[in-house]
Amino acid sequence: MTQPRTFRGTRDFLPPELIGRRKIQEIIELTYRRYGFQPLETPAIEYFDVLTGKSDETDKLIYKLEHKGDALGLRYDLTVPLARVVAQHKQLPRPFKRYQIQPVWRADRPQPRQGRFREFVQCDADIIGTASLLADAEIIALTNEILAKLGFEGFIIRLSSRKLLRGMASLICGDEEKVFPLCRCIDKLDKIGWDGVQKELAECGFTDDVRAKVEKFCGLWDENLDWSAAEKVLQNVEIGLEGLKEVREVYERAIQLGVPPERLKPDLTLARGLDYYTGPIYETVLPDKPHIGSLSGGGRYDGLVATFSKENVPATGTTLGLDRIQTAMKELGIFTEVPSETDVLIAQFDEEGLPAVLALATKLRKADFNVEVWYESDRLKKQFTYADRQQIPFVIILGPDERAAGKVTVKSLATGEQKTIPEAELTALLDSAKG
RNA sequence: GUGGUUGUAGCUCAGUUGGUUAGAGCGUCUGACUGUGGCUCAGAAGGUCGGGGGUUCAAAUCCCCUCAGCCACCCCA
Repeated sequence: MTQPRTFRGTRDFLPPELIGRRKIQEIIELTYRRYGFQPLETPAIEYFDVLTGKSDETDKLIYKLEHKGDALGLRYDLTVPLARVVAQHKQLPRPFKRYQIQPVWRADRPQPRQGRFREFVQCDADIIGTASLLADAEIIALTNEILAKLGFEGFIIRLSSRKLLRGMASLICGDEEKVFPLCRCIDKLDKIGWDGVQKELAECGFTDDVRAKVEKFCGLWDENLDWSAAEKVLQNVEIGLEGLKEVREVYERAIQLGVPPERLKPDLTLARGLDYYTGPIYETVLPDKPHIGSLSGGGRYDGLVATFSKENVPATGTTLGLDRIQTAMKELGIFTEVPSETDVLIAQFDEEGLPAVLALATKLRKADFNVEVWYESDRLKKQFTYADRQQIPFVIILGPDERAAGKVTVKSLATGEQKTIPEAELTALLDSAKG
């Protein structure tokens, strides 16, 4: 006998959970389409060299496969495969706006409470082929719209720019490349406060002078950003000014696209993200649920396609973490489990009635109802109990009495109301309840 | 990758200083109730007490090893 079990960090989705999960996915997909994105799917398995080389950290987390001499791997995200697709299929339009909702795999340690798994679904929307910051703003507007539609209230979209962070590193340390260790420390501000950040900075070997400047510089971004003060500080650092300008433009365009200002926060302490980001970066967090990581994360990655092609193609986009979103919704009590999507159960009263029952089922299915037929002539109690447990709203009985009268009996399990009506009136009744 | 913690029925958990045949609630199934769900009552099925080894007359309980889950960090969706 084989032990039934699933691999660590992977899960089965039973119907009540999956139905609710799919409703989230539908809202995401619908919104992507509203903004003019087209669907794309790519293989789970890619050549290993396609997946690697984008970031040292992530390379370690790629599931490596080997088959008959081919070096392969499971995709780690959807952005790298997109870059590959764009480099490979030159006939794609520009701008190319694609969405992609598929699982990805990462070999890190799972933590369900944080919405973190080894197999999880990413919902990506990316815009390839324009350097316009309007594209970045659109991505932010779309993220806001989806999360609002899903019922989230306290989320914050943090906005920064890799260029700005580089400028800060240059200004403070005199070395642009210090941006990564510097940001990693600052990024923890929300969790550990300034005392903690100072300690981290010291551990990373930053001098007292640098540490004082960091705190002062980040202070400019407290609450309401003072753009002109920030500009003044950065006056001799070109890349920083450029970054500041792009953050400002993305911010203003996003507001024009309807993002509430309280939801969008320019934030220098945002440092996360893959190494391939080059311009504006953004992520969504729930300040009330700090243990759940970011719900979404994205940014501009103008250099990535060039790793597959001579062409240098500007690109920006985001990913929504379906599993993070679901985890957060569960914790906030706004995730609904649904045991069944069946609209109506047709009971089996007696075998003689089966021809009429089956004909009715076929008719209702053609009228777009989800219909189940009970398989045995069991006691009605059993059939009703099943419908009740599965939250099927209607049970239809077509017994000898109904057949003799040329009618059907339909009971609403929600209200308990029961009527015996001509079959012709049935679809109207079911429709009215379906809303 | 680092540190911590917990493993008893499908799920959530009791189980006394080691002591007969390991319990409950929920869920599943059956019946009370042969044309009607939710409530109630009665009953049934379901357990290598994570696995292996040790101590003991006796281990779910004590010791060792191991595996798995979970939590925090790291990193991220």
